[in-house]
Amino acid sequence: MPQLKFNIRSDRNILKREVISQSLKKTDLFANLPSKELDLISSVCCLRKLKKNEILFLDNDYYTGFYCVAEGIVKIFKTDKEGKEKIIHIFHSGNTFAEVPVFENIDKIYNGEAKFPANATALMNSTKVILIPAIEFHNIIKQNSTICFNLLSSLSKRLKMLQSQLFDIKFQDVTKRIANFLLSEIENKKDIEKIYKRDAVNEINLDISKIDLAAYIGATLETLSRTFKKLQDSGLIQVKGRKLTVLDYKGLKSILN
Amino acid sequence: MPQLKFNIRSDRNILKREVISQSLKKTDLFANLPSKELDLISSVCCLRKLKKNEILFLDNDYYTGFYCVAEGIVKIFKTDKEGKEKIIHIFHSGNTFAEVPVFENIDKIYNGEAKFPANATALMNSTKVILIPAIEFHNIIKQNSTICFNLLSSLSKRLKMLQSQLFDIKFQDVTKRIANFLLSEIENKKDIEKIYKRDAVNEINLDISKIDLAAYIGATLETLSRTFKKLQDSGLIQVKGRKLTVLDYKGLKSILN
DNA sequence: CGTAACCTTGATTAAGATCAATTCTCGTGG
DNA sequence: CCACGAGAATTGATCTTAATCAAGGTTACG
Repeated sequence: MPQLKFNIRSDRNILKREVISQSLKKTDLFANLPSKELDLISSVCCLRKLKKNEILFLDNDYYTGFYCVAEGIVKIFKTDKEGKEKIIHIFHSGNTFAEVPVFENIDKIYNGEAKFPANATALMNSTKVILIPAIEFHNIIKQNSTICFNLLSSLSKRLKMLQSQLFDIKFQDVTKRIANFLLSEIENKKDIEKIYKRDAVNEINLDISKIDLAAYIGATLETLSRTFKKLQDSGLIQVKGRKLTVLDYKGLKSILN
Repeated sequence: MPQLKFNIRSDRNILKREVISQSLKKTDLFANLPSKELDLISSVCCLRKLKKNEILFLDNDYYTGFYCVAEGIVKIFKTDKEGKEKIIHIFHSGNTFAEVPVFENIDKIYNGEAKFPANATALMNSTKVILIPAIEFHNIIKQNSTICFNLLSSLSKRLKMLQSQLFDIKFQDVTKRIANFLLSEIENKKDIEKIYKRDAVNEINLDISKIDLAAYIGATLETLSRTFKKLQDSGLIQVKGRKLTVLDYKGLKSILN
């Protein structure tokens, strides 16, 4: 009964595509995109499931397109000549990453010369990512100014974020960077109103290890640990494993300047 | 003779607009833009001349639009609570800056709520900048996908640059950052083929003070000075005032790893 | 030719990295 | 359900890099 088999596959594809378009809708890039365009894009995407520490792509792999995290966490990193890992970024569900090459050198992509600039692995089991193939995507946005505009706005936000990160790392010490991290996590929570998740607004549940957090903040694990202790001793926060509680929001804010 | 006077003004405007469109053409953003669109944009721009250290805008000034450096150098910086200057970026002729707000929060601009995020002053006498007013610009690009695409590619390049800067400052020491700076200056020169300017390809003529260079690299003046000395002593470069000569390109490159 | 800005060099200090030794935690298999 | 082993985290001691402080020297320009 090949007919039946075909139907099952087809259903599965429809389901998959539904997952894809639902996930894409949650990104900056594709939010408020008419569903017609969203479907069009979803139709060319692939979903991939990753185990913890599974490699998504490696530095110098041929670039095929960019990704969206549908579920879980993805870490972008390089390794230096001693094999030490340098974390560049950590992406959560709803983030897109590796978009830059699409706009930067589309010719190279057409010629199959573009490479990924870093490594990517999953930080959690059953991390799901969506591949948005560069060339197909490019063809779609060529004719669609809404997407272009969204892209511009999304890239601008990323640009702004990077600029402030650069400023922080250049001019703020580790304590300030950590305070900043904590405060913006809390702010984020207020925004997204994760309150339904039953954890208080002043609580942060780290979904990454402290090693990764340290690398993300631009410090070593030891320094992070010591700084947490210092902040805890002065009554500003409480650290219990991966649960961080901000006890004194204003006090924490005041150390930023 | 009001008629004559009017003609003079008009001629001056045409001249001005010519300067503007010539300058815009040299930017990433507006390169390879059909002259029709270029003229359209030029028609809404203003040219402004600045003396050395003259302020272009200040942190928290109302945002009106973004700028293009037509001539000279512009410094973007913040000041901390002790009044110390933190240089964020230095822009040369052909660079555009402060574009982010245009795409990021156009509504705020319409409502007159957007602010500049930092200060900007000229670093040279007779620095010329072109203001591209946000709202007019926005109206023009809404209908023009070529410009959108250029913008995307230009922002992507900026994004990539920032990412690599962030990586450098996080993971490379001052010596490596300086080596990197020297090497990419040389590379730039090779690209733009400034050879007609009669200075050898391995020479870099700093157009900014070493204080500003230090800040740009993310170090202090003293450290910069010492590092230059170290590199000079090991025969890799020669420093004579603001003239830097790379004596051993490969050797310099090898210290990057 | 004198003054201010620019740059260099030296001495000291501080932040954070590195190295090293434990302790804690949690998942897995017996 | 316990034990054990690995990875995660803490804590301490030491070292390195680059900032800070301080004092001269150089250059450029009115």
